[in-house]
Amino acid sequence: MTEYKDATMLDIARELKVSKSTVSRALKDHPSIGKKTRQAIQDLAKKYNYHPNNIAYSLSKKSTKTIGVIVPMLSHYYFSTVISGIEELAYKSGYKVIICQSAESYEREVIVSQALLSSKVDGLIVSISRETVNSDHFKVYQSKNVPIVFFDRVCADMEVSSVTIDDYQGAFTAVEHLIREGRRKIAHFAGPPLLQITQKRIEGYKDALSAYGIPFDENLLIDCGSGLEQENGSMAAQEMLDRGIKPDAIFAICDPIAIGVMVTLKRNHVNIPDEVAVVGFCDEPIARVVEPQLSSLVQPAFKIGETSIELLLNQINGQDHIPEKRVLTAELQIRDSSSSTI
Amino acid sequence: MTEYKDATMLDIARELKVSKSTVSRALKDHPSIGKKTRQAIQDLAKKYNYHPNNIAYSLSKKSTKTIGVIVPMLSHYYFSTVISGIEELAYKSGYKVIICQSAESYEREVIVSQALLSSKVDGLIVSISRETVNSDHFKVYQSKNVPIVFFDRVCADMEVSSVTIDDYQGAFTAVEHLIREGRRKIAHFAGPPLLQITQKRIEGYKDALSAYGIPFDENLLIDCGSGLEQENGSMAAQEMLDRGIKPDAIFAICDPIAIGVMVTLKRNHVNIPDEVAVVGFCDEPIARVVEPQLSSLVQPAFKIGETSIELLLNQINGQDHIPEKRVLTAELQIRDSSSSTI
DNA sequence: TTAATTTAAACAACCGGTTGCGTAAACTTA
DNA sequence: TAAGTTTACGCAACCGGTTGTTTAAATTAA
Repeated sequence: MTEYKDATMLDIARELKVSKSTVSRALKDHPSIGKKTRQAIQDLAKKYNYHPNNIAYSLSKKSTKTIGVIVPMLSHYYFSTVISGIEELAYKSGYKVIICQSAESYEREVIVSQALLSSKVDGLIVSISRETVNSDHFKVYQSKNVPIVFFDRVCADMEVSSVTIDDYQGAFTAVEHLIREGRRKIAHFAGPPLLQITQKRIEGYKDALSAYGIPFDENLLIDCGSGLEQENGSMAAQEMLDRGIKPDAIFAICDPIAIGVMVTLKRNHVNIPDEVAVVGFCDEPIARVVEPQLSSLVQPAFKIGETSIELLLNQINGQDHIPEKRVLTAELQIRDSSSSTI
Repeated sequence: MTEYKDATMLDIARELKVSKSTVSRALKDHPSIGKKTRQAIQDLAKKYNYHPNNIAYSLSKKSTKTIGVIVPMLSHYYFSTVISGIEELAYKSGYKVIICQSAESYEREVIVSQALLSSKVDGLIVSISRETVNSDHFKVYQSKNVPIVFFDRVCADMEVSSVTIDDYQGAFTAVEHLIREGRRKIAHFAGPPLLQITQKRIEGYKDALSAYGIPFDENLLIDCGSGLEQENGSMAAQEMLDRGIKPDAIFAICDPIAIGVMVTLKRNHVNIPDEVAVVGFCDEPIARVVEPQLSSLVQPAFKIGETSIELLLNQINGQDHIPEKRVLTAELQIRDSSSSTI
């Protein structure tokens, strides 16, 4: 309990009057080491509570057995679930995971991606911040041959592997569902314009409308500003009502926005779903807690994490040389907020 | 874009026909390097897009400038907020943060704590899993003089720094509030028995009752099993109702449990707060989303994170030699679930 | 019994930085 | 101009592992 210094291979070697390399090999059961020598070394290692120094290992092997993950926000259920998926498979494969937040800031994203690069991660999994337009900080990884996998939010101008869900299809499904429920005046609360998901979901929204012969109305495409939080939804909804716009259904880019919308609607005594049906995206836990319970598109977050690390490991192990793009589908979970009782 | 190998100091040294040590010093503006030499070296470093190898740095300096964090679950708003607090101050001080989940598993906790030790973190911040009773895996840190700070959930048998909130006081406050609202038959939905917070909150609950002359009723102390999730609360509440027990107020160990309770009550047509008032603990975002909005004790999560890293850095920098225990207070946020309209 | 082969372990370079110490050249000072 | 200081940089060891190559001893074959 009071050994202030870690035992090293050299310590063991000296005590047993063998060489450092012999210790190294003995500890990994290398066949060229004699049985008694090996045993003696392993015994002493136990006794000294020897633990290999990962730093030294990494330096000599030029591999840290570590993969970096950058997400915008840890405090979103979606992202933390993706991370759980990543960790699961990473640990099984002997990899550690370093998790960083960009806090939705481009500047911070650049800093952490450089830090991870300096820390010599063997690979990187990223969902970019909503501010990010420039991808130079990720291109450095490519130039150094460190594989990257993007999930959910990708850099459009890079040729890399990615795991996304089919935003277009998800949005289309949601809107189609609303139409089939008899809604005609369907508004879409959209996200930050820079994000691909914003655009894809808008497309799905528009196409679903036109597929059912409903003309697109500019006024029903609501911009929620740069945030994806509840307040953004609340404010945008209030603004909409103030402008005298009253749809009979709302498809929101994400659950927090949807909930903000619901709060505002209820505050204005608009009945959900009778007067206005609401559908969100992501199926966060709160979706089952609000009243009425929120219909939402289930993103297979854990699966997205697993798939991301799978693609990454394939690249690290040199199996994939060309980027692979996996697209998973989001399934609609219908709850009370959109199943009309009319 | 196609340099497959990182430029090293040696590369720069060779090209400029100087020594490696000169490059090392020049890059950090060491005064003993001439102005022109320094400039030439720095210019070439830019040109080659040189980035120092952190691994090598760590090996020679015997410090990774990295601190490890182990939390039970990333997907809890509370924990991810604590982490944000930790990161904030850590980055400012030039430290990186490695985040790991124990997934509430003792076994996993041991594994990750050993991995972090092998990775030579300069310090560790932990909130233990609810299964953890043995703390040998943390004692190894002490034997190697790697400082540890516990937050929220601590190992009772270790002499280390910790940051906790005053669970006793929080529970007392909550129950006192309920009593002042005119409630007398107050139930407590308790957490996993092994956790200190479970015990402290039970104490606060009991003492508040007796402070107001209300006898403690064994039947009103409800065990929610080993989980802290919504379902645990739901099931325990249903069981309670089935046993014919009907309190007029419920203080739950945490918000998810409280919400589970609310769901069950509503399903059984019990009005909240008229028939039963409910108070939770943690003030997670969902507290403002359920209906009625849930009263809860606000844990200053971000502040807890900041305080934890502050204590840790003090120890790393050798300012603190004796463990320091900081106790923050939780403030009661009163909402509709407990403000009686009777 | 000696040469050929196998076995067990040592040697030493390497990974990419940091740093104490030594030293030649340039500059002061006497 | 010789001696004393600075200035600017090189040398080499070190951090703690990994690994290709040698070498000495033990074993086998001839």
